[in-house]
Amino acid sequence: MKKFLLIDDHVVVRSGIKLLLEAEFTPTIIHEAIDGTTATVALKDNTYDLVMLDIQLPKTDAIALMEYIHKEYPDTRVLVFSMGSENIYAKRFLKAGAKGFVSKEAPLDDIIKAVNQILNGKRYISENLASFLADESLTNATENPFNRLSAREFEIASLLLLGQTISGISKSIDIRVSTVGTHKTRLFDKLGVTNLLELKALATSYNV
Amino acid sequence: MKKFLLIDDHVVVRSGIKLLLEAEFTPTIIHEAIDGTTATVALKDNTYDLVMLDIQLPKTDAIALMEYIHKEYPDTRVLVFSMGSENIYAKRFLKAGAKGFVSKEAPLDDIIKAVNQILNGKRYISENLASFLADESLTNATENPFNRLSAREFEIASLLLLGQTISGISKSIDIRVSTVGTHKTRLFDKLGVTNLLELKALATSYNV
DNA sequence: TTAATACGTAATAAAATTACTACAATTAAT
DNA sequence: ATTAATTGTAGTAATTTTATTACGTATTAA
Repeated sequence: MKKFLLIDDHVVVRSGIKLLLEAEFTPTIIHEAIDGTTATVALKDNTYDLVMLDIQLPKTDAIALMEYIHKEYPDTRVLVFSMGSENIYAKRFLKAGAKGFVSKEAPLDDIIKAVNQILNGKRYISENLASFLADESLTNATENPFNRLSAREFEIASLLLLGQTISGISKSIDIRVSTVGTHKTRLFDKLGVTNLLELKALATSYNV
Repeated sequence: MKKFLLIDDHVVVRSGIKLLLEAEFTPTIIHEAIDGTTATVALKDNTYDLVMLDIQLPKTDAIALMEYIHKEYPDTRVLVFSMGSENIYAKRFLKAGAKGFVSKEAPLDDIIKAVNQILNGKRYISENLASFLADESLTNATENPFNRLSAREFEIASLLLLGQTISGISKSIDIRVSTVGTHKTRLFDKLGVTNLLELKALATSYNV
């Protein structure tokens, strides 16, 4: 019999996942936790086949929790799920030991597939995310992705985060607009972001 | 027998709500819709005791949908539910005819309570929200600047905050790019922001 | 020590955004 | 009731941004 732990603060989401798992794995045991504290208590007293972890939890650093689970219970597999398509976080969760990453927006079949694949000892990464991660080798990725930026790229990134425009940056550091554009494209690529708000979110999450 | 319509694009959320309603109202009929289009089709062919509407839907202006439901089916009660504690949205939905507003983060009992109260012809507003709305109406000094935006402007602002581009918005809500540009200029003016990051910061500070 | 990347730079062309201007339909105010 | 302001819409021109391609230098890996 499979045993699951759902870590999510939304009761309706938990119910939904629960229903889904029950339909697929009856009989089954499903425990629920709403934050890091309740999750650690549950983990202490039980051994789970799969932990499903939401990336946004109240009063909890979900990545730290992921790292904790991976360190303390190396055999416990974790499937991370997110509300948005925030693939900027995915990498860090996978590095922290998650076995898969799936969006709650994904079709039902994908979620089932993810769960099954992970229970069978495999990994699960959505196609979207896979293509994003394709070129970067997960293992030797630098801790903070901003460290991968060159000096010039980092400078441009900082100015963008200050609200400066491309043309403004071009003037203020006296390089061509097209050059600023090139740096911007490259740094967006390296960081895996597609717009300014994502850059901002990523920077914030790394305290850059 | 009660008949419900769930409008939400997340399969797990729908399942969760469904489970919840079934437990409370067996026997019951529960229909599901994932966006405005599917919702309007369902509404045309059925009469529901309660519609549960998510505020964030793909390819759909949820407030406009709320207005549409209220106008076309005045007897159909709508309970709006949101992922976050997006107070600013609540007011607009209530104005558009919603009978209640509840967060998905709310305890199970609150959701049940909201559904029951609305089915009995009452309104439901969470305590949190009630107190928020209360002091907002009392003090016009601390007025939330987002309230100054028109419906269209607010919609554009929300989409921009979701990372959408001007041209993307133009396509998704089918108005000219120049029109989106005009709305953007005006809403930036009203809010006193000069770029997207400032808009984001302002929105964050007001929990929009 | 070559070969392969990465970096900083930029021109050019294509695409997207912004700044005006405008106008009819509402809505609010006096 | 009349005037004034707001709102939703858009065309056009100017400006800005992005995509593509390129190239010499620097750095790194084989």
